[in-house]
Amino acid sequence: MAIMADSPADRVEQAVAARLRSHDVRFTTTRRLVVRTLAGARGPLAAGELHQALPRAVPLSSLYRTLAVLEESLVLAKQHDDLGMGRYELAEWLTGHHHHLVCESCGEVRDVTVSPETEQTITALVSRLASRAGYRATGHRIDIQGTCRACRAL
Amino acid sequence: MAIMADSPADRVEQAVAARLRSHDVRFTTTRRLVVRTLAGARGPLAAGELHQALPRAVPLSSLYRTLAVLEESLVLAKQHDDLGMGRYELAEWLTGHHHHLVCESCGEVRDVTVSPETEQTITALVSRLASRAGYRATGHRIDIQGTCRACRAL
DNA sequence: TTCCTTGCAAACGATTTGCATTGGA
DNA sequence: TCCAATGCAAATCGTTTGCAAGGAA
Repeated sequence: MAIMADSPADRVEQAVAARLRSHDVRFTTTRRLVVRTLAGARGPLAAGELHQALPRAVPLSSLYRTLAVLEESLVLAKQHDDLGMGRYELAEWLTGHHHHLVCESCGEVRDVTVSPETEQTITALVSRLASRAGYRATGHRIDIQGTCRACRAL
Repeated sequence: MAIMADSPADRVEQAVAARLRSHDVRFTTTRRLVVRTLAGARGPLAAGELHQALPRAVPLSSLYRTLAVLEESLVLAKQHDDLGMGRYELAEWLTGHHHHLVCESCGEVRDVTVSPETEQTITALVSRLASRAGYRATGHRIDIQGTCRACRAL
């Protein structure tokens, strides 16, 4: 039997495993399931959504603890959506830099990537704006509000 | 005594008064104080900050109700910061379109405006990205993360 | 054994709401 | 007068934490 090529999800999982190992944090079953689920998602998930999406039941308190551990290990990044709910996604060193598309009708949040050239333009703009106000820019976040196709079809 | 020229804050207050009138919503003292305070702020304020900043004590529950009324009347816009706390600011039809600078050290959020030309470039980019994913863009939000001068001096 | 991780239940903090009271057009 | 606005206290909801039990090294 031939050796299988790594799927992107596999590569993510291996990278996470390495990172956790080097931080002396165990890669338990629940943690692995969370990483896998987020790797398969199209955008950041709220704790409740993740709770639904997991292949096996995990109490919310445990899930939150898992998320906290993975966030501290910089495996996950946490944001808050327009309703103030925490949303979790794989950190950008695992997925690449990207932005979010938010459907104002159903609340879905979806990843979008920008070409490196455009991203560079944005970064330059952002740095300029920041320094003009006495800030040193370290990053940026762009949320595009809109309506998804499904909601428009309703 | 000569008639005083309207200050920007006055103009905002008059515009708000007109809007509330046409929506049959009273412009009470507390509501006026909230609008004035937000008009004088450098960025969106959390309910707690607003509570501190108001010239006279207003119970938090009343403050939240005031904020809800003003938000429904589209006088205020509400966002959530990185910690998930609600932050309120005057709606963009009163202040103009702008973005936010967020100090990752002290949490301060400050308004920044972008030149119309740049803003137009951003809008075009955003529309393109959205439609590529089947979305129709209706707006965008840019948060610039960084460190403010005060925090850098520490 | 010795930590780390789990699950349940209780605690939390921001925000919201029920209800009786107050106040302005 | 009379409905809207207020203040207080209690309820909500997402999230966090204390503590005892279970698991892996």
